[in-house]
Amino acid sequence: MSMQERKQRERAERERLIVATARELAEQQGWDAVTTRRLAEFIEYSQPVLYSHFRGKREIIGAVATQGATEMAAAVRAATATADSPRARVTALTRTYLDFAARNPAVYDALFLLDGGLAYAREDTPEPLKDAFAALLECLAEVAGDGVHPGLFTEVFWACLHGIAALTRTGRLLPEDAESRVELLVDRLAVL
Amino acid sequence: MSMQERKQRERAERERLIVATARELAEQQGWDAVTTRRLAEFIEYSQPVLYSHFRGKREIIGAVATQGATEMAAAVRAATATADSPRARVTALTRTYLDFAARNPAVYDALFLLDGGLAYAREDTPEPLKDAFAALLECLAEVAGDGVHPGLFTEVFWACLHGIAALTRTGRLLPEDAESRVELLVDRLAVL
DNA sequence: CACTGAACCTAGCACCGCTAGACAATCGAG
DNA sequence: CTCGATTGTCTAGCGGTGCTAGGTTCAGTG
Repeated sequence: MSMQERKQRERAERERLIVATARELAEQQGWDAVTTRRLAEFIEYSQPVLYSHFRGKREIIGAVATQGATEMAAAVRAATATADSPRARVTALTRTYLDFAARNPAVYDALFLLDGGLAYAREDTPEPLKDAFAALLECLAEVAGDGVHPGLFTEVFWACLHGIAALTRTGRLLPEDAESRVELLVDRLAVL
Repeated sequence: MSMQERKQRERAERERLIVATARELAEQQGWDAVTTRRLAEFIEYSQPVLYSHFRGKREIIGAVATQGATEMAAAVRAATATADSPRARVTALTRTYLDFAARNPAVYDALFLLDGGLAYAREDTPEPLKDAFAALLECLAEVAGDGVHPGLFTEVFWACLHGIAALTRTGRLLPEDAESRVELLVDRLAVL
């Protein structure tokens, strides 16, 4: 049954195309510009085809988000692996996180600002999201300090990173002092 | 010219009504439910009347945001005024901020998540927003630590608070460990 | 060849933010 | 007091949104 296999392959390929197109469009013109009509036009299919792959726009955002989570986890692990002191690792993690948010604003929005219909901090949380949190935890556990639960510390550190990323992204913090903020955050939060 | 004065009064009153209604509706059913049609129906005028007060929906969100900023500044000042040690003041500030975000989610969204068309961190930033930041700064300056610019420290502290508030609000952090996070944040960030 | 089921599209629903243009009420000038 | 101008408000409608019902086309099977 090679025929059916080919069809399945093509279907999977088209699904990747949808997600990639949505991401690219969002990155270039913002999520507001990602409408089902435009998306359909870009992939050269009619609108309802999208709904044979995803329940709705929300799920498309969710797909971009999970893809982004995988990339972010990889980026964080790569950055922390090459650093050779706890302090260097935490600094690398911080810079990498904020850099990822700045370079992929649409993906970051899909992950942490928009509603992609994903469950967070639960058992049924998608694996890539859990893994992204795990990547942070692996690095941050060693600087949590005595008697502080590593998970709690990671949550707080992550929240701080997110706050800086989110406020910077929406123009509420100026990008100029970014480096000073990183230093201050690492100095104070991490127990070295 | 009492006639014109009365008209102006009524007009101002209607504007307050619009903002209050938008806020209430957003608080009860979320900002998505705040449509110009519904808003118009609630205030018992036709849709275009809204546009004689505000340029568009964005400006209405902005009006709710500035109102919220004023309230938040007052809440923070009230909470920090009654505390009698730097540590108690910072803890009170933190709790008050997160409490405000939790109790007024729609207002918090208008302030820090949605686009209300307001300028932030600039000269032409509306006074209430500047004042809210000032309220934070007044309390946080004394715990910034030597050689750390109070403004920078306040920005970072605020970003951390926002991160926690935002992630909690969107279900990405569980509300259970809220108190532990407050303790950890104050312990680490503030120099006491 | 006739039939079935899947794939896909056209057309349309109800809603959105926003605005043009009609209409009534009020005002100031002659 | 009358009459044009101004003001305030409305109805109706534009172009867009996410999403879906229902029809058409076409490949695979008995």
